[in-house]
Amino acid sequence: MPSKRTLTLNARMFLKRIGSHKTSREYRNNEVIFSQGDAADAMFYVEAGNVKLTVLSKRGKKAVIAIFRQGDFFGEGCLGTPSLRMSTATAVHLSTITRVKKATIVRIIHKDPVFARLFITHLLSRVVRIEEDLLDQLFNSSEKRLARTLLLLARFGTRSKPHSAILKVSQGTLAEMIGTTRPRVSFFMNRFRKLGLIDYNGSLRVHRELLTFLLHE
Amino acid sequence: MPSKRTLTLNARMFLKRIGSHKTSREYRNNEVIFSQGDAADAMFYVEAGNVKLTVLSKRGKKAVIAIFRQGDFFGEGCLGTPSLRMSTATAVHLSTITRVKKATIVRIIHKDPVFARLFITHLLSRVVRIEEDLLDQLFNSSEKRLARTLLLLARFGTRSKPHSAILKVSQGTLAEMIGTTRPRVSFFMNRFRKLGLIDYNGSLRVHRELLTFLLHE
DNA sequence: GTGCGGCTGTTCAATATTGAACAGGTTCCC
DNA sequence: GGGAACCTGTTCAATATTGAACAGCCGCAC
Repeated sequence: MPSKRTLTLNARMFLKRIGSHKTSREYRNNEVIFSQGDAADAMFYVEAGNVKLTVLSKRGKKAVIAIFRQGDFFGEGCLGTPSLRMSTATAVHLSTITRVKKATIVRIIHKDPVFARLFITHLLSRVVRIEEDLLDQLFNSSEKRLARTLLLLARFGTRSKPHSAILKVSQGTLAEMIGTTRPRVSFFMNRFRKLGLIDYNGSLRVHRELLTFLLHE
Repeated sequence: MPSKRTLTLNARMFLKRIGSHKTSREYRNNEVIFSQGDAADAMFYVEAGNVKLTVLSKRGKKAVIAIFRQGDFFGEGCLGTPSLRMSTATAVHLSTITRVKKATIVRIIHKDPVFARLFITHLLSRVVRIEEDLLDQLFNSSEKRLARTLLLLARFGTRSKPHSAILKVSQGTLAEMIGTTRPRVSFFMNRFRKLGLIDYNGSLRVHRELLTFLLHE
């Protein structure tokens, strides 16, 4: 059942207008939804599960540039000009993904100004989010970035209950999200644990104290 | 006179549809167009000159997150939900800036599906650009980032002639664009000069060799 | 001219970050 | 059960980056 976040309110309107012009499919953990370099001819919606967007650099380094969760849209790049996927989308855990053809979206945008407005609002929120990620890189040390990433994964700063089970992400993946190395993530995770900012016995739990750590100091 | 870049083709269509619902004004060098925290109720277009978008961090660090040039739009954030400026826009050199009220844009989006589509394409290109900047931070060292920034300022990778005079930016500003310190920029600029990748006697000139440096090695 | 402010070149010690390596766990598949 | 593949904790030297500081240079206002 979708949470009550703003995005998801939009998502309902989106889906209502898309109607039956969509297909749905399950993806296993780690199954690829689309790959960097593919032709982009569809958008996607996360019905259940999670999706990560990764980019492979020329020198073989990998970066996670976004994580999408239940109620999120992704793959909007298909509406742009060259329409080649700039990143790879992979299911995290078992996930149900809805697919909407590019032509369908374009048609609705043309016929339905309310949908167009909604879509623009959605894109603006993506711009804001990516800008925040960029600023995080420009301003903060990797320790701070790790703290922020953990808080976002635990859904601090949203209206939904933050103490819920966090998405299980390996330290290696965290390193790729933050832009640092795995040993460094391991080091900071243990520091956070010793300071009582997170709990970490098998499954991860993020405490409110991590937020105050991020803001002050 | 606008260059022949794709963006500018869009810009002409934009302006045609906006028609007379706009105002125009000159800004002196370093004059502020809008400030971080202001209420956002308008979009802007660079008729002549340049604009830089800066963000001030809580700890007083400054970052340049975008530079807009003749033919570019900026300030689209006004169409989003909270409508507070997340950054400060400042004129670089004497600049002529067109202003379009938010209400005007919203009205045209609702009435003109072609405009809506154009606007979405524009936002998508912004997303792509910011994602590229983020990936640059995640993958590359500050030396590589400086090289990329210089090449972009010199308009390599566009159809317009790249050897034209580069936008004059101080090393301090470059440092804020790249996310490093000024001494570091100074150090790399001299290295590039010694390697014959740039020329640098008063005004800056970027050579094609810098591009090969960025790609290989 | 004088002085101020901005820009550049440079140094340097303190700190942060990398990347490779090794060991010990777990899970999962055959 | 064996083993492969993954995950975590940890170490360490090499390297990159910071931030403060000082000096010289220019343009410009008074």
